[in-house]
Amino acid sequence: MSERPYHHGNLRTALLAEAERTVRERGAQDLSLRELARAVGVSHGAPRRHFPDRQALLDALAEAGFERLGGELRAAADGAGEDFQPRLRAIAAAYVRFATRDAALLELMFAGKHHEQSGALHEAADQAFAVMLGLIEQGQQDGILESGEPERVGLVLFATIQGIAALITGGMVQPEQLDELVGDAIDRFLGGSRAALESRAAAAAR
Amino acid sequence: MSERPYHHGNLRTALLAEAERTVRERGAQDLSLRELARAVGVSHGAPRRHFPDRQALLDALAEAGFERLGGELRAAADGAGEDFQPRLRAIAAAYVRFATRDAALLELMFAGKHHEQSGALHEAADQAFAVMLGLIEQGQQDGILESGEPERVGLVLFATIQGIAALITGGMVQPEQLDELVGDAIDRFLGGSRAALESRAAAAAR
DNA sequence: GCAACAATGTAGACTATGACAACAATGATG
DNA sequence: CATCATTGTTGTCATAGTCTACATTGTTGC
Repeated sequence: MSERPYHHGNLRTALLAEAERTVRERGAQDLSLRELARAVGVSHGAPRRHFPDRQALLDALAEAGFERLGGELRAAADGAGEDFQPRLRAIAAAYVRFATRDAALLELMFAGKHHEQSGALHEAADQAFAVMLGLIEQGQQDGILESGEPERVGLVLFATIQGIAALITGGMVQPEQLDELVGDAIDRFLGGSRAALESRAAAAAR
Repeated sequence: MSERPYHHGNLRTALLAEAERTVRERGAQDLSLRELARAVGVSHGAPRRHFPDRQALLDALAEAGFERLGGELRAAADGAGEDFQPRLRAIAAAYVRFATRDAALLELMFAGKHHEQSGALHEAADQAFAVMLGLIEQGQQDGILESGEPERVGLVLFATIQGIAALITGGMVQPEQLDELVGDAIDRFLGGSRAALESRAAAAAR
């Protein structure tokens, strides 16, 4: 009967894995500590040793989510060569892919940043966004994006990507339109930058 | 002691009002039917007569939210004169204002569209978005936006606005940056449209 | 080795919630 | 005014989160 020893061995990891599964399939609201414990085969009080309360588990989930997101964004960037535009499109696609596949998790990640940062969570989030910021800086150095604080320039782009993901998970757009929409958004973003650059150049030449 | 008669009179309305308050202050997760009943002064079973289950209450809240959102968008549009750009900026500002003031409610409204539409909910949502679509059509007639299905042209704009709201409610941007960010986004949107129009015009002249 | 201690898991209790059913009071209708 | 539908009330049940007391196992210093 493959009796489990008294100590599970890596309960924390097992709980997080099972929790992530549940969140993906049924949302964060349906996540029950007791059900989780049953699924992993421990008593209902065991999770408490690793997560003081339900919120602590959710925070840990969010942190793991940021780490995974950061990894996927980095992988997308690395796999797209050196040029700015392909990198931009690859990263945007990777973000939207994550956001649509793990919509509930992303929601959790955003919600977690709302109340106090647990430090580690904030750290993980920054790591993930560092990829975006690096991309913006490259665009500026290449002269494709106007200069200024990368945060400010990048925020609009990020907001757009995030908004597209929200439209999909909200059911207002069919997933088939995803690529087209992201493409449109990026073209428009670059077009807007080009317009900004040209008007700036025109002013300088005057 | 101002004894309430056996029948409340307008329990449904009272419950919705109190629920909206709670959602705004503490989020939808903290919304408890029993607590709601206590706050309104009825027994814990009473709400069931008006909302079969918790989700039904949430759906009704979402529907009311769409109606209010639609009203605020229309009011913003009407108060901004006839020209396209001021109307665009006014509507965007109104949307972001709603989205930040009632973040939890908006989340509910989006989540509700995920599972089956309750008909009335869908109706209310369409009414709200009709304002956006009308705006896009005006922009196209004025030659400021490229032609095409209003939905497709407007979606990127809507996604951006929605994304900015998400950044704010997610705590990744300070509320003070809101106006600046929305302004940036609109300038960029219009710039992108101008670029699209010009390249189209150039192609036509060739 | 082993005794003390920390870490981890178990079992039971308590309170709150959502959902349901049986019953009571009121309002509407013929 | 008798009947029926509407709307509230009360009690019950299963489940959840949290807390406390206790049991088992791992670790560490002697």
